Amino acid sequence: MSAGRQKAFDPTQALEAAMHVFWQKGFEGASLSDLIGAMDINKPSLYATFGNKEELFLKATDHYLTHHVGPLMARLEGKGSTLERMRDYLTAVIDAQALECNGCYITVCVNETATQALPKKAHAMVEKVRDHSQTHFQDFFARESEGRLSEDQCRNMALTTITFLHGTAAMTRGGMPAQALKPVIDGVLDLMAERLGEVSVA
Amino acid sequence: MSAGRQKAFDPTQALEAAMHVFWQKGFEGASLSDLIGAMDINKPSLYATFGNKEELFLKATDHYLTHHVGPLMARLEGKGSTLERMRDYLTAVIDAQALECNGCYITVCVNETATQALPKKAHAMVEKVRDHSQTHFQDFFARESEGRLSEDQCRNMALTTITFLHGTAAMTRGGMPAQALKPVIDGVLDLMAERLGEVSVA
DNA sequence: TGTTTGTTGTACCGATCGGTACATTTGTAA
DNA sequence: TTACAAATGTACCGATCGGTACAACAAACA
Repeated sequence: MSAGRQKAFDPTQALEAAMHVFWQKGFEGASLSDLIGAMDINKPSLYATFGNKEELFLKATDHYLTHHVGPLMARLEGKGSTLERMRDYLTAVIDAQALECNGCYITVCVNETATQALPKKAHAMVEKVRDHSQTHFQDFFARESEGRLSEDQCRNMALTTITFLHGTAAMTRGGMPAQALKPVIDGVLDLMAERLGEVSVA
Repeated sequence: MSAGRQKAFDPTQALEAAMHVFWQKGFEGASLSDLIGAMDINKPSLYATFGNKEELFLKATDHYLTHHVGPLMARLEGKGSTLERMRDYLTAVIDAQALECNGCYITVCVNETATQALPKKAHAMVEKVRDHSQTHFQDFFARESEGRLSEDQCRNMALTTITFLHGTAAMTRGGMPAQALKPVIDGVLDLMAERLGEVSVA
């Protein structure tokens, strides 16, 4: 146990709270006042524990990847056919997007890169995460198709998946309930079924 | 001719410039400093001509609908099959989204509604525009299918179209070139072909 | 029990935010 | 030519932005 006064808050809980603020408002839109309010700590504690606003954002984004994206991605590796797992995954993602009408954390960040207002390290991290998800899905489709799909086809299916999820993120952020997007999920799954040569599970 | 000194700028050109700033940065992200810089006027001129920031946004959004959305939507009413016109429309929209990596103006605004930072009239206008586009596409598919599609099917095809375009908006805002999204367009058109019972024009 | 180490609250910093007062300049109409 | 109306540039307003100095405080070590 280190000497000195104890923290009066749990850093992981505070990080989770900060993540939700960035999720709703983006990096620029999230003021320190918003952040310390949601984290229920004061400014000096924030700076002592997390550095500055940018470093807090980097840590919050990492927290998001580990504790929110990770469990969702795991659904792609479960049991059932490729399409069944895709349906399970897409449904769960869109439920999460619609939960508080905040869409997708990464979509919010990607959209913000275009403003040129993100600090350097934050900008770089967002681009890295974005590129990683493209690679992840591309590898997924290559693995699932067991060589039946070309690299180009896998790239395009990954592109389609990501484009679709950015789209649902905007829809849910506009207040659309997850239930209303079910038919749209059916559509993209039909498309994947055709590409994968499987029978639709609709 | 009214008495007094002449304006040293063209209000329509200034509005076009303001629109581009909002397009890139959103309402909150666009500072008055950004706006007067791009419009090449000073603050008192801005306030005298357009009211305040919110009213400038309303006018810029209206300008966007009239001068940018309008001509694109007109492509849906041209010659050729439904699918040919859809391909022409989607391609043109995504080219516009990718032109300066700013995505779709409306997508930026819809995403911003979730921050709860938009002033009341701005928020209301964005929701109205969003709802209008849903109705517009739904009517389009009803008209094109000549009764072969149910109201539900038309609603779902409109939802799919809008979701897809919100998605491409995020992709282009992340820097993706329009060319790279062509295969994704092909996918959604395949889907529409199936729904419409037409042969794909791919 | 001191002493040390780290946390907390308060009060502040310069910069920027949206918005405006006011004096000056420029043009039209009488 | 004079009087008036409108647009411009400058300089400012209070509020908030991200960030910090500093003193009061609390817990672990000696």
